[in-house]
Amino acid sequence: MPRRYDPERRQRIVDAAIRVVGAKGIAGLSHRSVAAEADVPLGSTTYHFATLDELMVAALRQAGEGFAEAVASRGGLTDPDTDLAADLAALLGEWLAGDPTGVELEYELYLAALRRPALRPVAAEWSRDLTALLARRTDTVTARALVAVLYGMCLQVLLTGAAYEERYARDVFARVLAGPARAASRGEPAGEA
Amino acid sequence: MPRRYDPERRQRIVDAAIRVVGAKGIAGLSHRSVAAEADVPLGSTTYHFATLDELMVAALRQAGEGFAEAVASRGGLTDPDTDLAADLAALLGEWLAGDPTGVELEYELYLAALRRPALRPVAAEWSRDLTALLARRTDTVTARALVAVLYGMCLQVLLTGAAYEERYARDVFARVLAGPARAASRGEPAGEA
Amino acid sequence: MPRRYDPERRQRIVDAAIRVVGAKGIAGLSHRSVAAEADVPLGSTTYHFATLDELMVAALRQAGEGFAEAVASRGGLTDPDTDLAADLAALLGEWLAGDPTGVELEYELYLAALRRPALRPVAAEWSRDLTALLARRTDTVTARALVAVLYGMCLQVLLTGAAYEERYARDVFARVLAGPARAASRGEPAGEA
Amino acid sequence: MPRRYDPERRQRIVDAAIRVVGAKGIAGLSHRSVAAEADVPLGSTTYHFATLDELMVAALRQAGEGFAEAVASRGGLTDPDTDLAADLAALLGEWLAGDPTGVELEYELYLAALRRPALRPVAAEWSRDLTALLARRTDTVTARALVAVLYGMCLQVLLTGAAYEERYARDVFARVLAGPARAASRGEPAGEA
DNA sequence: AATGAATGAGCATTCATTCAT
DNA sequence: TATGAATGAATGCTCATTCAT
Repeated sequence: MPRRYDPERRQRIVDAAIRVVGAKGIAGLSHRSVAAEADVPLGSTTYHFATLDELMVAALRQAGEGFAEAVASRGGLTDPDTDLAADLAALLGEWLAGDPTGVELEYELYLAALRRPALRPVAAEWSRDLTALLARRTDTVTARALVAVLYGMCLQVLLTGAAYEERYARDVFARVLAGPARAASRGEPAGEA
Repeated sequence: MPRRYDPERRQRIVDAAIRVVGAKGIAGLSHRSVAAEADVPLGSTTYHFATLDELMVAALRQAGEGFAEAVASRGGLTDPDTDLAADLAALLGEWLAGDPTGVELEYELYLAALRRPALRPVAAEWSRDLTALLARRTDTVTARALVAVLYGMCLQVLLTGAAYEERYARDVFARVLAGPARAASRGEPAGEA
Repeated sequence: MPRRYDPERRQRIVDAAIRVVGAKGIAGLSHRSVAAEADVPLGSTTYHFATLDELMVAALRQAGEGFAEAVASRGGLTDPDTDLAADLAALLGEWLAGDPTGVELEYELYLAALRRPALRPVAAEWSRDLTALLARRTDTVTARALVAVLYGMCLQVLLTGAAYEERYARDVFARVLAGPARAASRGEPAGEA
Repeated sequence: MPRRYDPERRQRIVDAAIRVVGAKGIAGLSHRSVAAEADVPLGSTTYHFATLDELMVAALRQAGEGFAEAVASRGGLTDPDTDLAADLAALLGEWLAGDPTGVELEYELYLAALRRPALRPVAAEWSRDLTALLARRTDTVTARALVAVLYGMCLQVLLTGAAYEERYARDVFARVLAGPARAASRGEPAGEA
């Protein structure tokens, strides 16, 4: 077996890892499965990423950059003259409508941080960046709330299999953006469904 | 080795499974680890739960019942004269302040449904029950939004390690309950946290 | 591949482990090498001995029993009317003259206890038993010294490759048995070589 | 990565190897572990020591020199007017009282020669030098016996965890130095320790 | 001369599952 | 009905060694 000169190998391993998580979930991520997917020898994966944690961190970081680009490319999020609630709802819709394995993949990697300390900093950074971006259109507290809503609705769609309704999402984002109602927190129904 | 008469064995296996997930995460759940934790023979776990999926369904169901009880025991949620936003914020605070492995455990089991079809019905049911409960105080759409916010904020706390701020949470719940502002969705800051 | 019913399997694995250590040294002992030598599936070795330490303890214990039998079968050691020094020298000579891999094997297992805590109790017991046996012919202190000399001379032969000289060994044992010379510890040569 | 000019590198690698053996045992010695401990590139260790055997020989030689110095620095061993038995007992006591990992390390390296032919000449030389030194105070046979006793008692202490008793050791050395008792080899107890 | 990259072999261990009892 | 024994597959990881630079 010839020793291949392959300067991109590290990157290709990360790409393969992401494809593996997309196809089989994090539980299916192993040095072996990645090596097979990337068509490199097993030893090559352990050489570039001594532990699976290292590989997962690289994969999560890369997946995060993908999402960040999607967000950045929606000019509306930073343009003060657009409807932020609508923009967020559209963004989420686009993301959820995209390659479903891609969505599950990124979300699964993100959620994996819950029990894998090595991933926490990357996941936290991801959340922080998005919050900071939204904070340019509103205040920090509201931005944080918007992110929470975004994640929560995403979870609902992915877990219950319910269809994503953009109008509903826009409405919820708008409520959060509207700020606290002065006298309406006793639970009265609050508008159109 | 005497055959033990142990009518509670099935239940004890489920309890052990929950402890194992709490201690080592779902990735650490195996017939063996559960058998050791429950102090029953290995064969006993495979006898009562032929596959790990079956065992995880039982564990998730049981964990969900625990949460449902916590919810139900907060009378406020169904009493039309209380401040629902405050009640929800308090509930979340109480849950997050409890045994941290318990919280992570339940959330991890819940999120596992993302990639394990067998768990989806249980997780969906969990979400549906909570929504239905809240719908008794507001409309269905708002209830669903409240649940999304609840999950999203929970995620933020667990993943970023940020401290839970009950006042902030109550404010966000209140905004969602208040309904859409007539003219405020252009992103203007919306008040204190 | 038929599941074999093999009630002696555990014993055969230990036997194989001893042969492996004899042939390749402790460094060559692995679940795999033992499984191959014993002609059992790999999983069978890990089933009966969950860790290599467990297997090594069993092997050391068995090797020790072999040596103990050799010692016990030399009636002279317990018969008060024989020449103990000569008996010990003969025993050592016999042992060293035997299957050389057997000698190295037992010694190597014994010495492995130096760095493997799990083996220490077994090795200590081995030494204690031999000391106790010899103490029946002399006092405890002398018995302990005899054992030290035995081990030390054994080491010399094995490590330097020097031939074993029974006469020399008997002489040294005799000196230890003779007890402290009243005035002879200034280093004067002490008799025939 | 700059090519470092590091004329002491070879020496530093040997030092690191000794530290590794001290910390993790011979089983933990690898090109990688040594490279990490010495803070040099992996390739550097294989460059200076093509095989692990070469590295172990260098380490054993160096460890032996350390012991030889300790011996030489005890003037008493060569001064014909001192109590040789007491000197040996004190030397052994000092050595055993020193850094325990150092003692285990040197002994482990020494014993490794049992199964590694490459180490045998170095170990044999070590033993020969000590014997030659002691032979200046007594005859060759007695010197060899003293060395055997020294090694044997050392082994007893290290393996059984028994405390070292200098008085006992001195007594045994004295017996060996005293030479064969004329009529005392029938096993009668031979005095207090 | 020196070294980063690479790789195939091997390791201890854990595992879900099967099957004879 | 339970369960101890058994087993083949897989895992993360370490390694000595080689080789292109």
